[in-house]
Amino acid sequence: MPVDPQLASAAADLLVMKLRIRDEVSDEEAAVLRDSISEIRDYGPGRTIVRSGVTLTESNLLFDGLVCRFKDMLDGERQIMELHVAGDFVDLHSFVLKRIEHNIGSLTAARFAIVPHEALRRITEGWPHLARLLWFSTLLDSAIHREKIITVGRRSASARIAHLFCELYLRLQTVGLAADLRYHLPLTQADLADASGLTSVHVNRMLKELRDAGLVTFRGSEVVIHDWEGLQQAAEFSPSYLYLERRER
Amino acid sequence: MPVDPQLASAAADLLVMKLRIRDEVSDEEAAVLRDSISEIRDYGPGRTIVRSGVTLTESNLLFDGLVCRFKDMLDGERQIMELHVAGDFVDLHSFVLKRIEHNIGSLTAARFAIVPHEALRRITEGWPHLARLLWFSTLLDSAIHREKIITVGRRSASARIAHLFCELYLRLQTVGLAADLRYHLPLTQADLADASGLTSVHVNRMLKELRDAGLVTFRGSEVVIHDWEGLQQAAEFSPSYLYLERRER
DNA sequence: CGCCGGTTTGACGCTCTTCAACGGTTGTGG
DNA sequence: CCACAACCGTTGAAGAGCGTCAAACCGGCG
Repeated sequence: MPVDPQLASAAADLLVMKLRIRDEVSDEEAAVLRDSISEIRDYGPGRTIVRSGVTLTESNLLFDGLVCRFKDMLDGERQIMELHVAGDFVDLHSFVLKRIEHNIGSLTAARFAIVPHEALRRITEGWPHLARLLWFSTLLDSAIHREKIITVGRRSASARIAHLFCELYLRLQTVGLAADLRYHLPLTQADLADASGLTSVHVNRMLKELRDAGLVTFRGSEVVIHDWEGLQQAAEFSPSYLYLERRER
Repeated sequence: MPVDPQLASAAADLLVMKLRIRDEVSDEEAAVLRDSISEIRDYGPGRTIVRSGVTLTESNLLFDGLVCRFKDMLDGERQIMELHVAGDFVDLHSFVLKRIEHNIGSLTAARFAIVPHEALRRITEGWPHLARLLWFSTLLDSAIHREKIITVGRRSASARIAHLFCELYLRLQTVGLAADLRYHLPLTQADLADASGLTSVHVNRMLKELRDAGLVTFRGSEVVIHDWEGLQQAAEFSPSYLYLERRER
């Protein structure tokens, strides 16, 4: 296939970067991942990448842009289940599930590396350790889902937003997109509302509250954390569910 | 190891029963699963089976009783992320994650088949298709998590409870524990509240509402669905996220 | 300049929570 | 065999948190 080798490497490297925080990845395994990429695909902002219910034969590895999983309710309300950043294999689980039951959409312009399921199948057959790392990647999403259940089930409005800012800071840090307690986050307050199970009006008020409390500011697509300890406390945030530690897997 | 072969078979059969709804499982693969069981373990009600943060070297396959994943907040509130029924491999993901970031507790007396991670590792190395089925099993939990995010994020109180009743009916049906629109569910209203992100007082009121609407009754640990279509509509429930279809995986 | 998407603010209302009391059932010990 | 505690379910009244509706504001861009 005619894939730009530079781009394929860049995409694979991001995933490997994310995985190497959690376990060793040999250069050979990294090469297998890179060689599994069949195509690079670009999308504009606000596009639907994967549609609910459709049978899939390839998976999308995000390597630039901001993407989300979401579902729309009958009354028009939207719930974003998870935000995805560079290095996330956004629909890897479709390899085993064959279809996904929600939509995946771009919030900004986004670029993906495409990995055919056939290539993933070969990994499960010849590269058991690499296969376990891919499994890990889907289970990390699962752990993030569980934390989101806690968030929408039991956290207050301000804590929901604070929690999201904490989580994204660490996740962006692992792929080199956040540092010094600040990062770029091109979301509207309506997007934040969809991601936290609130309304945009209430998100606006809570952002003011967090700002006035000297914890964090979110303005012009820029998150600046002023009090990391305080923000984590306000969110009842603990990073353990992100599994930021190296172990044999 | 001295495992009662009858019990080991019964436990493995339940998991295989659940998997065979989604894909073919050869008798050989079923035997591999059965032989992976090293022990049978019993717990009384209200016991903690797996504690948050502890490194694990084996996983628990539930084959009798009702179990849940939960986390307690600082103010004492509890959120149940998922209820587990017979045939569920409740902490299979710890095989790859090495520890889990929430607790697993028994709601009733419960019986587990223990599978050492070492045996699971051998499956990933020698039985790729079976490994993918185990992967599937963890991703099914993940899909159930996503639906729970929708539930607590965007559904009304009565819809949350209605949704739980719908989901459990189908999940119990797949392992032969529900039929004719009724099933046994030994939960208190406080448990239901923890599972739906509400208070027990409000759960009580919503149960009355669902009962008065002629949709479902829950009394004496017994769920009786009077209007399956109506209940699904009230819950905005669609079974697609349970992947109740056979495909090559 | 005037539109347009996003943000901000106020007034009001509804859903769910909180607090509290009461009733039914089960189990236990005197 | 009854008294009593413990637990669960039920109901009422009051209140908080977040949603709804609506208007104004702001900056960017055609």
